[in-house]
Amino acid sequence: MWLAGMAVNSTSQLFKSLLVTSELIDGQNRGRLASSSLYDICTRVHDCILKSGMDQNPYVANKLMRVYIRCGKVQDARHVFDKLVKKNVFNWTTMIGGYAEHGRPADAIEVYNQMRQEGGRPNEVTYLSILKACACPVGLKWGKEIHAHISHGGFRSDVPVQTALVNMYAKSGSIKDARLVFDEMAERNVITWNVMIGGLAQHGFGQEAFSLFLQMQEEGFVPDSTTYLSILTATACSSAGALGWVKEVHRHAVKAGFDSDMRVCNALVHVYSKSGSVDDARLVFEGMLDRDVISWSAMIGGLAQNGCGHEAFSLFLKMQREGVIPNVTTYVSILTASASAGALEWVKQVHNHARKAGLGSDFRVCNALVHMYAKSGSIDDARLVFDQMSVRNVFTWNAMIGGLAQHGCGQEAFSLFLRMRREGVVPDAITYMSILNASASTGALGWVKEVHRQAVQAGLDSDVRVGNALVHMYCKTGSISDARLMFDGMVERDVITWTAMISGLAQNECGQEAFSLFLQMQREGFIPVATTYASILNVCTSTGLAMVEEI
DNA sequence: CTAGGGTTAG
Repeated sequence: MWLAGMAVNSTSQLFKSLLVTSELIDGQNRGRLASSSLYDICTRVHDCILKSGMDQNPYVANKLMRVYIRCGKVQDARHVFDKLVKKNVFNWTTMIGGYAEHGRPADAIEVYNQMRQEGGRPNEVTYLSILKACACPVGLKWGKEIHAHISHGGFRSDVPVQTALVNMYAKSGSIKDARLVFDEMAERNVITWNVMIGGLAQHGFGQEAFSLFLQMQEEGFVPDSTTYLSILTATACSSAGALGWVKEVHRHAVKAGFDSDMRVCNALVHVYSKSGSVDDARLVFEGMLDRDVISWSAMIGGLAQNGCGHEAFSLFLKMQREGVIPNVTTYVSILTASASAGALEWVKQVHNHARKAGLGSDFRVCNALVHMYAKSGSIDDARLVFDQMSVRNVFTWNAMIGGLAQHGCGQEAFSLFLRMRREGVVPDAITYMSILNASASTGALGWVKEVHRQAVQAGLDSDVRVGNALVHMYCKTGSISDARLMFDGMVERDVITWTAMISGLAQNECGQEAFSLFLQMQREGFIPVATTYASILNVCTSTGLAMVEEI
């Protein structure tokens, strides 16, 4: 407000106000002012600029655009940009960068193409900005074109530009192209390695990410905290076999002194939990000197998902005693616990906390509550939350329908399934899987056939989870021929598919057929699980000992 | 004078 009251009429004063404004936003003062009041100041300065005719000065216009973009008002920046008759490379780059920052690749590309049409020459910074805009799945087709421009424009040996290319390909889903560009680079820096490692990790190539991590050190590069964060990216490490190299990365991090870096430790807690070693996660967590809400949420989520719901809850209470306020993620994390006896008690308490924190009607929290209440045995509480929700998506419906199915309320699940469709929500594979399970309680073959027909119509019958449920349900409703038809027609089968078919056959007195399928599954490389053996052993007890010996 | 490649929870 102090600025709003200032008399801004001379050119020098105008510059001063603009620079002060932009420094407020760009500099260390960022965050001290609400963005609404920044925007207010910005529009006032803009008015003055217009009055003085300085709006055609590319330098002034650029400063103004930056400030608008930082306020989140890209449209206002575009307005300044469009009014600018003579644009320099800074104006073009700022506009493209503004769209990039706000995740608008199509608009960025539009400006970039306009620039080229009007004879503007992109420089390395322009390419960095446009590549950042294209670093998303929809950006790939444009990113490829820009790659060609860059190669022709003589930026082949520019490390930042080439790194941005690697990043663009990785983020837009074309990890192979990312690797191609990376391998062709004659010169790299730590950021280049981080981008490549992070890209591989995010695509689930944990092993490759790890070997690059070793290779970068052989070539004399020192990993920084970003390297550790990139390699520890959650998705890459969620697979079972990952634990070994997570421990290896951890050892490196300790040796390099990053075991006191909170962000690195947070990532370690998360990754250890994901790879199933909640003990290692706990060790890291307990060794931390500082913990933020992410540390607590990661540990709580890790415990919850690894069957330690009670401990997750007591940690949830402890974090609050230590003055850390849970956020939506904390609530969602704790509420995606695996089911365990006595969970309902603490779920209700978490629900209460959420209500008191004003998150009781948060969409994500409610989804998790419906899911968790159903899982921990209180279908009524699940329904209560479900009914009071004003917005529901397919996850909400799935949680409720699946919960009802598991509680043997097939009739109710089915009517909810019909209502979901009336309300225009499109069922996915999980919905069909749940509704098929609901048929178990009614034992009606007619339902299974009807749901099967609809799944075919929706093109979801080729989903292995839906197929498994169909095989299972056909067996359960006694139609072994339909089950076999489904089984034989499946394009993809997993160990659950085989086990469902084998146990269906076993239970329907087709011991011989069950046994030959049991042998066939192993010939095709599937390893039987406990349930598979249990089913096949049932057959053996009824048909004689010859088969048992073979097993 | 101005634009700037990578960054942890779900």
